[in-house]
Amino acid sequence: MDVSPILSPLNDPQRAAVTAPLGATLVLAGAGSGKTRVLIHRIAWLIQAEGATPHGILAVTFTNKAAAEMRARVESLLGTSGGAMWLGTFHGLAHRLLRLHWREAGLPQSFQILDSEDQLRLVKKVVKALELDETRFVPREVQYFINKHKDEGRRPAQLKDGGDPTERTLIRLYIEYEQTCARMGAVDFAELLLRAFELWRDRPQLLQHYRSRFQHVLVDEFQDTNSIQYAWIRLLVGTTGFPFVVGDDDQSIYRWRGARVENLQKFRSDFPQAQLFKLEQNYRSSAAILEAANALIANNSARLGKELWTSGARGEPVRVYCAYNERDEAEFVLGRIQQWIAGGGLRRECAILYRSNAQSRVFEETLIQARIPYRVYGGLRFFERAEIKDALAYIRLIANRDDDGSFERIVNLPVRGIGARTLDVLREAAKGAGSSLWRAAGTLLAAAGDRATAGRGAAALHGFLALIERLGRDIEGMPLHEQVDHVINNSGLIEHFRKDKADRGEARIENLAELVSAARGYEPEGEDLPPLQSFLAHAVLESGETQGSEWDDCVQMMTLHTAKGLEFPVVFLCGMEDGLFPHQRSINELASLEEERRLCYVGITRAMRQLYLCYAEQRRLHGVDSYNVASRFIQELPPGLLEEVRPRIQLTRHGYAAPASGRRAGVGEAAGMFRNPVETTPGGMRLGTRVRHGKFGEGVVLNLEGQGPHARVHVNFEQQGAKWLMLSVARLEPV
DNA sequence: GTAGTTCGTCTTTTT
DNA sequence: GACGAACTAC
Repeated sequence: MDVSPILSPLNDPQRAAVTAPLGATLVLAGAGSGKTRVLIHRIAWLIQAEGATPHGILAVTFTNKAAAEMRARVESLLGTSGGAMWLGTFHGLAHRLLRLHWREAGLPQSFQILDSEDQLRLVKKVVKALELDETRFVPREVQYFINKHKDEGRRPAQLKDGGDPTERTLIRLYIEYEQTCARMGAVDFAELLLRAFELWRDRPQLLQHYRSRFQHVLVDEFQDTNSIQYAWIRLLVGTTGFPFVVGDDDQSIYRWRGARVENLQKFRSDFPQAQLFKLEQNYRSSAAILEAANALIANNSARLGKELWTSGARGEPVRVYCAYNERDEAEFVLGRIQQWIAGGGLRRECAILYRSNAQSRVFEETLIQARIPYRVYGGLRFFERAEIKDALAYIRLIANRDDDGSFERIVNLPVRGIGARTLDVLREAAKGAGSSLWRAAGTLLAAAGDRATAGRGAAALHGFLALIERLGRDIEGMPLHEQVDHVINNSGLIEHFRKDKADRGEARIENLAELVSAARGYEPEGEDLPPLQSFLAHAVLESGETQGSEWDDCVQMMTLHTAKGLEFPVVFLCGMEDGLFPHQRSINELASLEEERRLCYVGITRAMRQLYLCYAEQRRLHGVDSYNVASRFIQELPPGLLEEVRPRIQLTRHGYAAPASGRRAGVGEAAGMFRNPVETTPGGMRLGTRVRHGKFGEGVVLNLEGQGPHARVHVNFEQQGAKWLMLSVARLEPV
C-alpha cells in the first residue's frame, strides 16, 4: 500500500509521531506546528499501515467544528468513508453511548439534554423549592458547585460537609437537583460525561466490549480535558489500548471551566513507557512574532518546555501603539486595516482580538462609520436564542409531558392568564404528590371540575393543557419539519412575537422560520432514535455555529478565547492594559495570572505576518473612565523586538462620532475600500452600495451572508442603524 | 396579573 | 452603558 500521501507532507518530527509504534503516545505540539495534521495523518497511518479499521478507532475533540473538520480531512486523505469510526466531541460520544445503553445507564429511553441555561433555571427552581435565600445560595454558584463535583467525578454521597452548614446545604441542593433531573428524565452536560464514565466503570462486560473494539484512542487538545474526561479515556484504554494524545500545555486557557493541564503530567506517570514527541517548528508566524511569543511564555513556571522556531524570515517587528483612549485605539486599528486593504489585502485577513466582549462595541462603531464590513464572533448562537428555545419547549413538552422545565417556560407564553399564584399552587401540588407539573395540573383540574368553581387560573390552565394535547394529536405522523412548523404556528408564539417591538419581533419570527428549515434540512445520524428526539438532542449538543461562508470578506472580531486554533495575517491585540488584560480578577493569584499569560501567548501566535499590541491610557468601561498602564505582558517582551508607533498628529476628527453619517465619508475612500473583491449576491447587491428600504429609508450594505433564498444582507440605515434583512423578503432598491 | 421603574452587576465559553 | 432581576404601582 502506498503511504507516501500520508507521510510526504510531514516534517521529521511530525513523521516520527505519525509512524510511532503502537503504544501510548504523547505529542506536545506548539502553536502552528501542525498538531491537527499529525492527528489526522496518524489515523490514516493506523488504517493504511497498521491494519486498523475505522471501526476500531475512537477520536475525540472538544468542538463540533473540530470534529467535522477532522472527519472530512481523514476521509479526503484516505479516499474512503470513515463512517464506522467514532469521531466526535466528548459530549457527543458520551451521548451516543448513553443512547445505546440507556437501560444499563439507568436512564429513560427518551432522556433529554439540558444546556447550561436550562440547568441554571432548574437550579434556581431547586433553590426556591428548598426555600433557601437566593442571595446566600446564588443559583449560578450552586450550578458551579454541582458541575465542579461532576467534572471531578463526585456524586453527593461522596461529599463530606466537614461540619460546615453552607457546605451541607450545597450538598443537599446537589441531591435535590439530581432527583429533579431524574424525575424529568433530564441530563445536563456534565452528567453526560459522568454517566458515560460510570456506565463503563460499573459494567465490566460492557467495558470489555468497547475495549476490544476501540484499540486506538486519539485525543485532540489534551490540555483541555477535565478529570472525568481523562478518567473516561483511561478506563477505555485500560492496559491493552493505544492512546495517542496531542496537546500544548502553553495553550491551556480553560482551567476556569475545569480543564486540567496536569493531565499531561498524569498521562506520563500513568503510561511511563509512553513515547514523547515534541513539535516545535512553526509554519505560521514570522520569526519576530515567534520570538515575542517564546519570550513571553518563558515567564511561566512549571512548563513542559518547548520553544517555537521557524525557518522563515524575521519579518516585520511587533508594533506597539499607545492610544489616548479606546476611541483612538479603534481609529488606529481602522487606519492600519485600511492600509492593508489598500495594499491589496483582504478584510478577512485582519483580526481584532480582545479580552472581553464588551470591547467590541467601539470597534464596531468605528468600522460601521468607515463602511468596512466586519463580523463579530461569539454571542448567542442559533439554538440558544430565546424564541428558538420557546418553540423547542413546546415540542419538548409535547414529546414528554413530565418535562417541568419546558412546562414552566411556556405555560404562560404567550400570556394566557396563568400567573405566579396559579403556578405556586401547581408547584405545591406537584411537590406534595412527587409528580410532574403536568400531572399535578391534571389532578388539580379534575378535582376543581367537580366543584365547578374553577377560577380564572384554572380555566386558563385547562386551556393550556388542552392546547398541548391538541398539538400533540395534530402533529402525530407528520414529518419533522411540518411538526415544528405546525407547533410554531398554532401555539400562539407567532402572534406573541408579532406584538414585540417591530424589528425585534420581526427578527424573532424570521428565526422561527429558520428553525423550520433547520428541521427540514436535518438528517438524523443514528437510525436508533425517533427523528424528533434526535433533532432535539442535536439542538442542544450543537447549538449551531452561524455558518461563516468563505464567501464573506469581513474584518474578524473575537475574544482571545475564541481565536484559539485560528490564524490571521494581521492581528491586533487590543486592550493590552493591566486590569483588563491580565484581567483584574486574575492579577492576584499566580495560577490565574499564568493562565492570562498563556492567553496572551495564544493571541500572539495567531499572527502570521503583522502583529499590533494596542493599549489605551484612558478607557471608558462600564460607563466610567479608568486610567491604566500598559499590560505587564508588553513589558515582558524584549524591547528590541518592538517598534513603538508614534501617535499621529491629530488631523482627523478625533473622537468624532456623529451617528451613522456615512454620507460624507469621501467617495474616493469608499470606492477604494470596496474595489477589491467584487462580491455580488444573486440580487445584484454589493458591499458598500447604497440601498433604499420602504420602512427604514436609505443605508449602506455592510455585509452579505448566505445564498439563494437564505441570503441575508446587513444594512446600516442612516436613521435606524444597522439591521440584518432577508434578501428574499425585504424589498431593497439600489440608490 | 401586568407594566413600569429602579437597582446591581458586568471575564473568558463549549458542550 | 446594557441587561436582568426584583420591586412597586396600577
